[in-house]
Amino acid sequence: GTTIVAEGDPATHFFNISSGTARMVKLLPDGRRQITGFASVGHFLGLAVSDSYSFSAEAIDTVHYCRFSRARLRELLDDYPAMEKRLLEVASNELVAAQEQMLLLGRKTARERMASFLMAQSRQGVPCQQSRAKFGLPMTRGDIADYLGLTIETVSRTLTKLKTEGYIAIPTISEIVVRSPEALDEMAAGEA
Amino acid sequence: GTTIVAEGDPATHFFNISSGTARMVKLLPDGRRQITGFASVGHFLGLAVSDSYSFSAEAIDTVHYCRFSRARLRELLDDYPAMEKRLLEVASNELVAAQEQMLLLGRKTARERMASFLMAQSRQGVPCQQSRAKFGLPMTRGDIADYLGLTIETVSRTLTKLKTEGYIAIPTISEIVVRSPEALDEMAAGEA
DNA sequence: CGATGAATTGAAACTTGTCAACGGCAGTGG
DNA sequence: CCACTGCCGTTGACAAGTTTCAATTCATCG
Repeated sequence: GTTIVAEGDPATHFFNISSGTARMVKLLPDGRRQITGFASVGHFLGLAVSDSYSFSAEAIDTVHYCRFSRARLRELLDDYPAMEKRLLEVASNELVAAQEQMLLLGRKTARERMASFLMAQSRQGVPCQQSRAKFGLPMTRGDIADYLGLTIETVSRTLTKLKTEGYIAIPTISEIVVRSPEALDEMAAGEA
Repeated sequence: GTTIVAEGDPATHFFNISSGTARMVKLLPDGRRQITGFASVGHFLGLAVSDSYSFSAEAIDTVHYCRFSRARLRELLDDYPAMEKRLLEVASNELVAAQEQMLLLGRKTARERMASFLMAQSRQGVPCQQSRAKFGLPMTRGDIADYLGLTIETVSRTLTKLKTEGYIAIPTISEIVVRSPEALDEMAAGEA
């Protein structure tokens, strides 16, 4: 739950997560919260070009990371041009993900958002296998809600509904078993 | 209204807008539409690393652009390392904008979304002056709605309300005059 | 085993969406 | 030159999905 970087702070450093998961958070003055993404192993944080961070990053479990100063990053980029290529690649991929998330937030129903989220999580960190049915959710319902632009209650109700309909099972509060990945994929795409 | 690139098409080219404005569009199978951004002079299109475009780009007025093949882009990047730096900068800025838009789509009310949009537009292309009160909207109400995650009707109603409350004036259908920029900025930030 | 925070569930309220009608403007063709 | 046609925008009434508020249950941890 500790803060790694805070929105508005001078952007002095640059991070690479080596273990655990962090949430990237943007806040409105009255406390409304939007989580723009979750960063786990390998993720880069603090790409912002401007003087200050445009979002906060907070640990949701035990997080280990590498920290570089911006000056050091500049050196690295000058010495290893491939690094720059890699960063551009990373940024482009994040941009694609961000656009996908805009579609979700702007146009999908609560049900479709949950299905999208669950299927994305189920594929998370499973590069070779098709997709393992069971997986853990490191974040709370509140985090999921703020990521999907919903309330805790709607997240809870939607999960319950998907469970009673047989699409998923919820063995423990932080574990999900996907029973019909195909159906959920269709649901996520807005075809059902 | 012509399509510059189509979502899903093989990403063979890379674009730089030289005049006019295009909308970047993502679609759901049933026709629901999300506009992830508007690209005008100087904007780069087609940064995607993957094989195919992740969104469509469509002209909303007369658009001129430069087109490079991906191979040519690679050559350019190899010959001019500064180009890579510049692209990374551009991508980072777009990422920040995308996160801001996620906050808007996930957590702001219709009124706050309209205020955010209007103030962003009013600052668009006015680098030196504080911010000119009057500006044109090149896009239709439908485009605004799909950009803000609302319906045409809600956009129309919200604009009318802001007008009757004296925050803005609407001399013609595609022109806006901001009467209280400070109030609208607060509204956009969610402080009112 | 009690305490605290998280998650679930229910009922009511509200913002926004849906459906429908109307008005305005532009381009077309008689 | 003017009616016709079609698209875009506005406005109204109603419906609906999601939020809000409140109460209860569950899990974790000292």
